[in-house]
Formats: sequence, C-alpha cells, structure tokens
Amino acid sequence: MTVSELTASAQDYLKMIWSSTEWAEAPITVGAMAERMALKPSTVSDGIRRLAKQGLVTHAPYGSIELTPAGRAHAVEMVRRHRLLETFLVQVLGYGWDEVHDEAEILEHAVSDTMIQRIDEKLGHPTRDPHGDPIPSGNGLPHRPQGDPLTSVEPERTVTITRISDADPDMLRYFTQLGLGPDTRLQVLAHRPYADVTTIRVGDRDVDLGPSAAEAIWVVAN
Amino acid sequence: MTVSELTASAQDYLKMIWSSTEWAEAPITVGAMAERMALKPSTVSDGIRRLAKQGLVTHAPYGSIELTPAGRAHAVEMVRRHRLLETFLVQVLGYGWDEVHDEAEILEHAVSDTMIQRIDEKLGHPTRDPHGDPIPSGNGLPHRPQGDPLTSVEPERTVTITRISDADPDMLRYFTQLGLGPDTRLQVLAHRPYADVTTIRVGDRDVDLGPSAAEAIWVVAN
DNA sequence: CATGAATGTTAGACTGGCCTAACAAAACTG
DNA sequence: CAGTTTTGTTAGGCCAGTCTAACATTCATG
Ligand SMILES: [Mn+2]
Ligand SMILES: [Mn+2]
Ligand SMILES: [Mn+2]
Ligand SMILES: [Mn+2]
Repeated sequence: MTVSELTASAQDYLKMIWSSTEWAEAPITVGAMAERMALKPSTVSDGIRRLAKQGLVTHAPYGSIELTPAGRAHAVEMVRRHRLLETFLVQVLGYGWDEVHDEAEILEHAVSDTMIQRIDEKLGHPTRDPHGDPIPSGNGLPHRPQGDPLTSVEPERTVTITRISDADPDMLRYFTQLGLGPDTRLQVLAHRPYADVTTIRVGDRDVDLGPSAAEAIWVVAN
Repeated sequence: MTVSELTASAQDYLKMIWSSTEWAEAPITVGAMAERMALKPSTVSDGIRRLAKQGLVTHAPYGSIELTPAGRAHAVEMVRRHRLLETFLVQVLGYGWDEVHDEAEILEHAVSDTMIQRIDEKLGHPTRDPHGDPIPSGNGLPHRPQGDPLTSVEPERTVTITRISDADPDMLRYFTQLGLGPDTRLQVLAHRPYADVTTIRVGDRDVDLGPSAAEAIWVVAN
C-alpha cells in the first residue's frame, strides 16, 4: 500500500497525471506527458499500459487516462514527498528555490516513510512548499490550493501571489530578481492582448511579463 | 568522472569490493559478495563482468577481483556519501545509530554532489560516522582508520573503541544498552577460547561478548 | 595426486524501461 | 464527408539486472 512498492518511473507517471489536474482542467494526454517528461509517446503509452495492469489507472486505447483511487493515493503521496523535500532543502540545507526541484525529483523516490515523517516534524508540518504549492497532509488530504493565473486577472486589481510553477529554474531566478515570490503583492496594470504582454506593478516598479511568465504565476484577489 | 554516471547496482558492487579491504586483508570473492548483498553468485559474476567491461575492476574468470584506480575512486566516493549521510541523519534528523545504515544505503545513490557538499559543510566536515568509521575527504583521501578487533587484544589491556561495524542494527541496539560506542573506553578481562567468549569491563560492569559481537568492535590501546 | 566438494561461470528466461519505425485511430478542415 | 494531419499504439530491438539450471574450474583431502 505504501508508495515505495512502485518503481521510480511508475511514481513519476502517477505524479504527473495527478499534477495535471491540480491547476488545470483538461485531462492529460499521452503526448503531453511524453513532452513534459522528455520521453517518447510510445514509451508513455507503454508505461500507462503497465499502470493499468496494476490497477493504478484506467485507460482504454485512445481513451482518456484516469487515476483509480489507489493510483490517486500513491500520486498524492509522491506530491507530498516532493514538496516536503523541496521545503527541507531550502529550510535546512540553504538551497535556493530555483535549485530544489530537480533534487527533489530524484530524492522523492529514495527517502523512506520514516524520513519523510521526521522531515515533516522538523519543519513543523509545513503546508506550502517554496513555490507556494500546497503540501498534502499525511492522511492524503490536499490542502486545497486557490488562485487563478495572473493572465486572468482584470486590470487595476491588486492581488497576492499564491504559487509559482516550479518547472523552470531560469524563470524562478528571473522572478527572484524582480522580487516576485509566494505572498508577494502586486497590481495588474494591463494586458496587451496582441503583444501577449501583462504589465504589473510590484513595489514601485513596473514590469512587463510575457505569456509563459504570466501563466506561471497564480494569484488571489485581496 | 562523477559517481552518478553509474547505476545504483554498480555503485554498490564497487563499494562492497572496496569495503572488504578496509578492515580485513583477504580479497573478496564472488560468493562472499553474493552473500553480503543477498544476491545469487551468478548475478554477482555477471555484475563483475559488466564492471570489468567498463574498466572499473580487473577480473579474469575464476581469478581475483581488483579495483582499477577509476573503480577505487568511485568506491571511495560512495563510502564518503554513505558515511556523510549516516552522520547527517543522526545529527540533523535525530536518527539513532542503528537506524541510519539502511536509509543511507538507498540515499547514497540519489543525492547530488551539491547536496553532499552542503551536508558536509553543515556538519563542519566531519571525519567519522556514527559508527566510528572514517569519512573519506572530498579529494578522495581516506582518513586512515586504525585499530584492531577486540578479539585480538591481550587480557588486562584498557582500550578505546574506534569503530563498530554497522552491519547489524540489532547488535547496535544491544551495544547501546551496554553503553558501548565509538570512543568508549573498556578493559579486556579475558578471552575464553573454547567458549568463544570475550569478557570486558565497561564502566563498573562486566560483560560477556560472543564472537560476532567481539569481532564487530575495533579498538586501539591507550 | 585423484576425485569429490566447493566455488564460479554461462546459458536462457523474464521484467521494466527506454528507443525507432510502422501502423491505426481520431480530429480537423477544405 | 473525404482526405490529410495529428495523435496514439504496436512491433521489435536493446540494455541492466535479476533468477534457476547446467556446466566448468579449482580446491582440499584422503
Ligand atoms: Mn521523480
Ligand atoms: Mn515545488
Ligand atoms: Mn546502496
Ligand atoms: Mn556507518
């Protein structure tokens, strides 16, 4: 029943499927998974077939990919591991928020349940990782995240950042330069649709963000 | 050149070969490796062949197994990782010395060079692990251990423990009960050869140790 | 020193995980 | 709605790592 009976690869597939529904609606496709995991579609197709055989996902050929309850439990556990480890690396080992994702991507498969528990205790049961993402609790219930992409906020609104996608370390370093992180307040000045640029005011500074940056930032009104 | 180009299995084989010469003389055999790694001899034989193909060991069929300089460098690096991680788990996460070996056996393959470096810095460049074993330095030079098995000490001598084999967690818990650990002073009272019992005095208490316990403890005169 | 026991190697099978190439299905689009 | 493009699956190959079973070599002892 514990996650560590699965191969690292299976753990990553499940985590990816689950994550695809955390901040977006559309169910994930084989092609998108292959893209995001830097694998070939044939490899993913095969992997999904193995997961289905283990009862962790349901999948009819050419059909949609859905986690079973067992698959979802494993996936949430992996997300918990990943985010606790990221938090640990920042808090205890002095990593920057742009350095932790790749390290956690490996460690999440290697640490024992015991170690996760001790990390959780040492950190005082944190609820958000360094990128603002919610850390699911030990009993598998996610702390429900909130927010919407910066691109969907009406101009003139002042908002607070809830999370920033941890996918691109370079982008995170750029955000650090700008003083943008979880809980940063900012004002949306304008969206320029055909230029695909969002202008924000953070502190006393006006900044233009391209679409990939603006989509990586999620905010709530305040 | 870094250790992480190797599979976890290759890393473990190299570490085992190297470790077999740290505290004992005789070169390791396929059978002994299989025994200690809980594998079949045919599996190890095959693994050694792969390592030889990569230039990490020399081995003629039915002949002895020797590390090449490259193999030795990788092996020492793995020992460094293992022992630093054990120390980290005890110092930072509050593990007991009997709990760290199995955890480190996995983590050693997963942590990055960066993480090892930060752990080393956080711990202040420790030179011995929780079992008293020397931690090779970053440049690959082992801190030369010293000592001899308790079984080889003449009666009446007072000695100090330098290291205790970390192979058996149950035995470590037993030693904890007795107050035995690295740097503990004790007096050897007698060896009873046919009973295979070594009697020691530690603090104000006399204790009989069987051969497996007495061989797990290494000491220096003082 | 011959022979049986102990030790080590090879052969063949299986799994997971990846790939490329060929093929099949589904989704657009004129 | 037929044809084309996109997407997904299957077939076949490869490698690492494990096993069991069969075979080869070495060692030790009578
Ligand atoms: Mn991962
Ligand atoms: Mn994160
Ligand atoms: Mn290991
Ligand atoms: Mn140790």
